[in-house]
Amino acid sequence: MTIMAISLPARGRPREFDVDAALETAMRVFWRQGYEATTMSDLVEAIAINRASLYAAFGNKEALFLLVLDRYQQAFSERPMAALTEIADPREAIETFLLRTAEHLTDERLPRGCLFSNSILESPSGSERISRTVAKGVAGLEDTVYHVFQCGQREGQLGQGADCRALARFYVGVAQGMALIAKVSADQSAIFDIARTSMAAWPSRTI
Amino acid sequence: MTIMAISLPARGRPREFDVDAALETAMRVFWRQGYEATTMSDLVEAIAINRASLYAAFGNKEALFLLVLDRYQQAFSERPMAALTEIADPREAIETFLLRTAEHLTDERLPRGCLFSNSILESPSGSERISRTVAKGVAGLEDTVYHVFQCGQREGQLGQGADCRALARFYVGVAQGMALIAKVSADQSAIFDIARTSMAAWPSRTI
DNA sequence: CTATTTATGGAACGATATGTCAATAACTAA
DNA sequence: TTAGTTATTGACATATCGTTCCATAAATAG
Repeated sequence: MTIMAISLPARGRPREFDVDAALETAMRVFWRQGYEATTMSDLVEAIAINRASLYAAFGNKEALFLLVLDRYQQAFSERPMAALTEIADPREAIETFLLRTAEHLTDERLPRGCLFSNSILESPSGSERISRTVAKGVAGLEDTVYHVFQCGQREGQLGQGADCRALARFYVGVAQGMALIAKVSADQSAIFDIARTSMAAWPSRTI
Repeated sequence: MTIMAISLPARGRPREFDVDAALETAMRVFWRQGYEATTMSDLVEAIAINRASLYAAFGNKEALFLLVLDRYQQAFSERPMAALTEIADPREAIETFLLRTAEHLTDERLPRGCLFSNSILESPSGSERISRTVAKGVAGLEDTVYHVFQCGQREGQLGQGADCRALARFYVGVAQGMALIAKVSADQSAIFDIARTSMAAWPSRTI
């Protein structure tokens, strides 16, 4: 679909709205209100297009949300995740990941919280595909974090006694906790406090 | 209301269902499905009473949910919170709080996650009163945890350099992260891993 | 030009949501 | 018994949900 967007066949009547801008708008509405609480009427109004045009362009609500999840992941989760894959030192990798996550969560230009974390709690009531996509995102994050610890341990930056799985679960849990607090509290310093304080749990190299 | 429940005026036709049992059932349904996703028809079916009886007994959906929140707080948040107020040693208090929270979150007899944490993410779409009640619950928890650190610092179990506010925010964030992970993952050991690992962030007494 | 294809606009669909009504039943007080 | 009060019952009102239909508009292909 993204590949097709480059070519311009332009057969039939051309669209009068920008699909990319519409997706961006839809993402913000879903992000702020949640999947269930967002109605197609909300989206129609926010994007300022006709109802049928929205369906013609994106299929239905579920398909649109899956596109939005994909867009969110590409636009916002890439930068924090890059810290985990590109920074060699594990401690610096995790710390940078947490700080970038905190920056994202406290960005006042964006809706509160993390779209994926927000979606976790309404998973059972939403569609099965959405549940799986969200769960896969969280599981993927844990795997990436685990990999950081495992590599660090293999290369000697972490002690052999360190529990890589527990550490990965912990830092993913911290990130989720930050996302939840960001949703309930407007205080930016609270999010950074959590990120910074969690680094004190870094395992010593005594073992 | 709870006081009135003891007296038995019994004027007019007596109720044919147990109000307390109905509230318990409603709590479980809300807990499992969330506020928005739970319909009054779901509750009517689960409690097995007539629709109008439900409205006559509890008012409307919002009022019922507020009662459910109150019930949840009394029934489940008391035990973890008691660790914070009753255990003198701050480290043992926090650790016990986290472990009791982990036990609660992984209790297979109960719905997944924490009702309050679950409600945080759908707050904006729910009623204003529900949002305030949930936010007040989280803020109250942070205050209680903060008090533990402040007392510990005053009495010398914590160094003067410890940032009590940041520590309180961190451990509340950890608890919220645990609640979110408990919702997405069925693995009980993940929750306890987070609780245990977070205790490694306990401040040293060097300062 | 005509035929074809795609987008738009507005109305409408069926399903389901919360909340209510009027009739009836079951109790107490006098 | 009679009056007053409250609970139950099933149907119903009203609104809104996601989704679709159809006539029309605007483009290309031949």
